[in-house]
Amino acid sequence: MSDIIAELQWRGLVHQSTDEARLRELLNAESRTLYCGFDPSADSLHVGSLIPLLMLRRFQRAGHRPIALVGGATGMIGDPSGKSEERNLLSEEVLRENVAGLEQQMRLILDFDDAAAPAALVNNYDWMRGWSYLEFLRDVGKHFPVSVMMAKDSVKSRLERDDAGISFTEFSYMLLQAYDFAHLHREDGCLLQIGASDQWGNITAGIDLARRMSGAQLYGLTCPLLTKSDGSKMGKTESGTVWLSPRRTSPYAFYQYWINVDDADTGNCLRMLTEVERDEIEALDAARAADPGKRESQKRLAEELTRLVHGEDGLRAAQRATEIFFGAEIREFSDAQLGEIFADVPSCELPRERLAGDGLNLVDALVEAGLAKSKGEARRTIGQGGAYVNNRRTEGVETQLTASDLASESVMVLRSGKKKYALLRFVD
RNA sequence: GGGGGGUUUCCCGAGCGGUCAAAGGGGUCAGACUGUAAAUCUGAUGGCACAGCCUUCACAGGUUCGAAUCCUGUACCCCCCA
Repeated sequence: MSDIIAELQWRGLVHQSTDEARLRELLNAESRTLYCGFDPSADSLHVGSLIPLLMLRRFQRAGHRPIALVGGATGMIGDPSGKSEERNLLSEEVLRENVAGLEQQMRLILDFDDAAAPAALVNNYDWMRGWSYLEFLRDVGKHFPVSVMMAKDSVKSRLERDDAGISFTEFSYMLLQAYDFAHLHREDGCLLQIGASDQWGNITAGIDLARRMSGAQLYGLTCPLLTKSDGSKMGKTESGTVWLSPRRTSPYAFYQYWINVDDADTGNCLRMLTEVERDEIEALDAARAADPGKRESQKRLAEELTRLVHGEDGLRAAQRATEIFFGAEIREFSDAQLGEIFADVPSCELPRERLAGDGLNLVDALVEAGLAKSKGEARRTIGQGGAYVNNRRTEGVETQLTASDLASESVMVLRSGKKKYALLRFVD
């Protein structure tokens, strides 16, 4: 067994741990089972869930058996940790769809067919739905001193706020998650729960419960929340969360997100989010210090993560789109290719007749495409050299666009400024 | 209840009865530079059929050849006194 704890430590992935020395011994002695819970409040995971999910993968690679738990039951209640407000409850149906979405993504990261230590996916709804309220109170609730529950940060911070408070439902959340751990220990011999640092309270609650119910000694390990050097959360852009699902965040946008990571954050990201070896990461650190402009680290980071989440094809598509977005003239593409590359770009449809005769005036085209709010603005943009047709700078307010300006069968690519694109589709 | 001050273009804010589409700053947008960065520099920034025309300065009226600027009323905001 390789020393997984040492590996996690140098990567900066250990935030808190219960009895680390003992845990290390146990993990190094033989293959163990561990789990991490994921919240099904959306049908896709986002960048923030990537660290814990990759942690499971790291454990699996070190020979341990990971269980990914989706909180079908706990998702119905809402985890108060890290939330400042009471959560809106999700319907069972939405929850079911979300769980299915998460499952798909977990299959990308974890190996469910490994011969020695296959990953498993469980849904706590499966064992939670059978409980009656009375039974649960008697068998589980009995082990929770309210004074301890009140002392948890997640609860305390909510009670201290004048404008929030906490419902009994969310207050009870901890019992459910604690029970998960006890349950997985009994059924699967699960020994360790991992999670982000905001899960510490829930994890220790589980450890306490298992000890009280069966005298078992379980372990917990948390990783830091991924934040940028300025303290803000990783994985957010102006346009919103960076998701793993290609339907929500295209491979191109995903790739670009990592390409644009700040120099100061790149080292951490490489350590915490990739499986690049220590030597290479340190070489990249040195290269970055010497010539930050080359951005080798960012490229490596984007490549690793895009390949992991979107596969080899997704990576290639993202890289090709990148070339186009920042590079050469667009000529002789097919509608399908352009559609793929410009998946995130707004488009609008115009009748094909607009290209006939004198054609379509560039000023009007920019307005139609939404790249200018008024014709005046369009003229200004053109006059200042900020208008591009198929990535070729086009000057002259009088320019008329005709069928010969199409980049593919029916699409014309307009651009204003450095990277604001819009497509015009000419339909019959 | 009494007295005073305010309401300007995306935001802050200057505006003499004509030369005001309205200073200045911020933001935004383009350009140069650059690392698809930061900083910096340059230009632009109500609309249009663009040497012209149209619509803006809380709202409605009025005075005037002419009003963002003066008067009256209305609404909202702020301050002081009770």
